[in-house]
Amino acid sequence: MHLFEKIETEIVDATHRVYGKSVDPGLLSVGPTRKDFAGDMTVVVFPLVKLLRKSPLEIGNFIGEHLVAKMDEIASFNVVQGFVNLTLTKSFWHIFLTSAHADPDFGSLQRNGEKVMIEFASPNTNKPLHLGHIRNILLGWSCAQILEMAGFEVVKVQVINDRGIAICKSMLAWQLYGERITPASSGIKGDHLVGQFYVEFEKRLSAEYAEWQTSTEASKIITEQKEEEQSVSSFFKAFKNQYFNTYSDLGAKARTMLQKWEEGDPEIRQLWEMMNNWVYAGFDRTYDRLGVTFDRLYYESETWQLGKKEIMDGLKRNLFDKQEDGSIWVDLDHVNLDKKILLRSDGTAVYITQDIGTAMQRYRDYGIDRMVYVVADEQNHHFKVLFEILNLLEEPYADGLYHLAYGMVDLPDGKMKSREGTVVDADDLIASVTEVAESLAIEKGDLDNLNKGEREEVFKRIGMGALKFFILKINPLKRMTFDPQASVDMQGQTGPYVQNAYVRIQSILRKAGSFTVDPMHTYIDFQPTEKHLLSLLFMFPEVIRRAASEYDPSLVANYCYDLAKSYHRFYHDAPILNARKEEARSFRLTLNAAIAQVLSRGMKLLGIDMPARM
RNA sequence: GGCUUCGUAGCUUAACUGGAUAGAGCACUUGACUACGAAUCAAGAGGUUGCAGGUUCGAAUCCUGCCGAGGUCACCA
Repeated sequence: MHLFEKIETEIVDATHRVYGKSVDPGLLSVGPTRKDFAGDMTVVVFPLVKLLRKSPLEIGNFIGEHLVAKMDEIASFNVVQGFVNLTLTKSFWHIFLTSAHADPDFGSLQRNGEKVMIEFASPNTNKPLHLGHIRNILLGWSCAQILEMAGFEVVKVQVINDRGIAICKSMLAWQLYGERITPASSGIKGDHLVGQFYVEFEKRLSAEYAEWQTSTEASKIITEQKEEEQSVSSFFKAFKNQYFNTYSDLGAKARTMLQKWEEGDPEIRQLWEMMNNWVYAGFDRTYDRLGVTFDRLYYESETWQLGKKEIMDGLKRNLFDKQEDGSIWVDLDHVNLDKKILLRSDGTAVYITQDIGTAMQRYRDYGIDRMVYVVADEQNHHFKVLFEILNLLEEPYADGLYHLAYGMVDLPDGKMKSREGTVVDADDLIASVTEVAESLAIEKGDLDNLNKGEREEVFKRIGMGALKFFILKINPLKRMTFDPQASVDMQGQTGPYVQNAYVRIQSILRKAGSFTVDPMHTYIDFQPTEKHLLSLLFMFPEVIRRAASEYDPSLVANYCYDLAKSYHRFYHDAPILNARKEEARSFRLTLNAAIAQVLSRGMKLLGIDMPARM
């Protein structure tokens, strides 16, 4: 931040000139002053104590005196226990507020010429989106907006896992039990319909497995393979995968289908395309409700061959090893990672094969400097390996790879498990938050002047505001507990609380009509709440910078909350429209407008739209 | 078991990356709508930052060891 840097260089200069010591600017810490102390900016002097061999008080006075003399922006200072609190001049704040108010891009950082691609969502096409995807999508979307505002050129993409055994399970179940049902004939949203067949498959498979467990073949395997201390039921639980691959009739059919798919069997391909298109139509509706779009979609079915080819090239360059059975491996021992398989012995692709291909394809398409993957932290290991492989292949963007790992979402009563039916469906969740918003808005809202369509837009903004804020206010790294009750809360630290501050301002600005900014320059009697608001506004660009460098929307969410909270208090304490003096009214209205703008832009970064009334 | 992430008020969480008296929200108790919107504000109560050491002017944050909870170590995705 400009002012902070200026303060730092002044201190470095002064200590060099007076004491002949050179100070590493990184050592200095400059930041906003804590609420309960007098001042606007604070410098911590402790880091200089050892270097200069003076008492904290002496150094504090030295810095304070020097800065007051050298910098027009600084009016006075005080020293408390090794902290120099600087008070900025009124005119500094007037100039700042005037420019922030006039600049519609306030908070945006300079274009930096870097191009960053961000991947999020990455669903499988065999079932509808759920709460986990929602966190992923909101994080990805928000980071994209933040990076854009921080000066990057951003490309939003997703990779769709549209092939593989999972979608074959749904396809097979539809073929066997579906009776040619379609989204059109049933009125069921496409992704949900396909999901139903995935569940149907798992159900039938479980039944088949249960029956097989009573067969003579099964009892033979039990006697051969079961450990003595192991119970029969836990043995069968662990054996299920192997059963699917070796003994299951349904499993055999699904695998045959996958094989046919890879061979390009026209009938299977047609079925695959039809069902995937149902899913895409369903996903699109969900994305639309969430308010997200993508610049480009990548499909696994289109990049896995490229991955295979690149691996074969790497093999020629002796970067990888081929085993006797034909499988190809990479050895990452030198960076403390294991050996990792890249191609199966039969030459078919594994998951990482496709990721390698996708990465290369993307670079060919966009020539990106950075690539961010928004993927749950259960895949930390996978991405370490992937990045190391791309590094080994000397890809030009290898240094710019970043895995934005977010913690998985738990429910109050534990993990989400699709098998136990405890997943929270994305569409259901969206519908329910909107409903709650609607009933609350009807009860306490002020919507008489709006028509039906406008009202519905308001309900949607409030409901989604609550949901998005609830999810994004938490640090992405952290595992989060999603309490459905709390997520539709609209009081306290919530999206609607922030929206409400904005709505109050809009109401005031409507009533104020046009006003002039000029008289505010003679207003010098800042109230503490006003000063605090100015200081918060001043920090906005810094929040953007930090949020971008840490890929952390929660910083923006918490900032918006702090600003809204501070505003609500100010609103309560000070008359705005009816301020006694003209200069106070002018100042406060300008402050209001600037706050509304920052709140709106900040929330927009979270994908949250502001209602004008609520 | 190896590697790894995380333990902050009853619950959900913040702490400017080592800085001032650990800050909010929910829930609980109490007050404030004839001033611009009460989805608001104010006040109260709630903490040995998992435990024990260490590093230093200063530790929720860094190092070590325990305790507890996740994740991961597939020719799955």
